[in-house]
Amino acid sequence: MSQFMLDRFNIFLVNQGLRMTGQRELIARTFFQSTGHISTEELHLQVKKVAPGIGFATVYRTIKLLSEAGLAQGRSFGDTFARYESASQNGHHDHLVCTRCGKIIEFENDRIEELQKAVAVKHGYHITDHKLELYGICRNCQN
Amino acid sequence: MSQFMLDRFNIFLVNQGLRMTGQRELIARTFFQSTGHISTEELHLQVKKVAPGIGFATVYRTIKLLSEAGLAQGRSFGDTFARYESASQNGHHDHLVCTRCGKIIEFENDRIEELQKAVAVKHGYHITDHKLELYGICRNCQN
DNA sequence: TTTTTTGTTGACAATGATTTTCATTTTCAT
DNA sequence: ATGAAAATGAAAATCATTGTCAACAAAAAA
Repeated sequence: MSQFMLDRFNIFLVNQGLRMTGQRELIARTFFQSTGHISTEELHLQVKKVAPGIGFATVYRTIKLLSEAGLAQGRSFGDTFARYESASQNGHHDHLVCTRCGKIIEFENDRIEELQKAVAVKHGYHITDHKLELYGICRNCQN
Repeated sequence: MSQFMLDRFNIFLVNQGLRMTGQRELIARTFFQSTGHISTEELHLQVKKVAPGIGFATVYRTIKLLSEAGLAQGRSFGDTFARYESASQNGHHDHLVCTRCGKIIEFENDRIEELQKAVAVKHGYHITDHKLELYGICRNCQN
C-alpha cells in the first residue's frame, strides 16, 4: 500500500527530472505510514528518529513535492501551521472537528459528494478537489 | 443591517468588560460593509482611508474580537494570509474556488446542509459551524 | 575510470504574516 | 476632575515557511 504510493512518487520525480534520494524516500514512507493530519513539524520529528541529520528544509521541500504529485493534501484546522494528509487513504474523506478538545472524526458521504459535483457543474466548474469541515462539540465535551 | 451587527459586537464587548471605541467601531463597520473574503491587510487599507492613524495591530486585535464574538469567520483559500468573512451575510454560504484564476463563487445548498447535520448527529456532535470549499477550474480557465 | 554536469542536502539567513511589548493616551465610573 | 482599567500605535519579537549557498552525491559524458 505504502509501496504503491512510493512508486507513484518515484514516477512523479523521474517525470520531473528529479531524483529519488534516501531522504526523500524516508520522508515519503514516514508520511504514508502516518495516520492522517500530520504537521510538518511532527513529520520532521518522526523522520529524525531514524535519520537525525535531516533538516526541516528537506521535509518542507519533500512535502511540497508530494503535494505537487497529488499524494499529499494540505488541510488547515484553525492551527497556525499546515497539516497534511495522505491522499492514499482512498475515498476522499471529510472531517468533523470538536472545537473544544480537538478530536477529529473522519467521514464519507456519497450523497454529499454527488451534490457537490452537481453544484460545480451548474456553475461550469471542473472540480478537482474539495474540503468539508464540520465544527462542533463532541459527545464527551457536551458533558 | 450593519447596525444590528455593530450592536451585537457592542453587547459582546460589554459582556467581556471591554469597551467600544471609535477605532473598533470604524473597523467593525468597515468589515461588516465589505463584500466577503476580506484580508486583514485590505481591511487595514480601507480603514486607513478614513482614519490614517490606525495601526495594523489594532485591526488584528479587532478582527480577533469579532471572531471570538462569532461575527467574523476565518477562511483560508490557499493564500499565505487569513481572510475573514462577515457572519452577517445571512444564510451560511460555501465556496467554489478556481485554482487557476482565483475566482470565487459563493453558493448555498440546503440539501447539503441537511446531510451535514445528519452526519454530525450520527456521531453525537453538536454542530456550530462548517466550511465547504470546492476547488476546480472555472469555465473561463478551461479555454 | 575520470571528468563534468546536474540535482540534493543541511545550515543558516531571510521573509512575511501575525502577536506581543510597552509607553502613552483614552474611556468610564465615581 | 480623578484614578483605575483598558486601548492604542510603533516597534520589536515570534513563528512557520522559503530562499541561499557551499559542500556533496549521483548520473552522464568523455
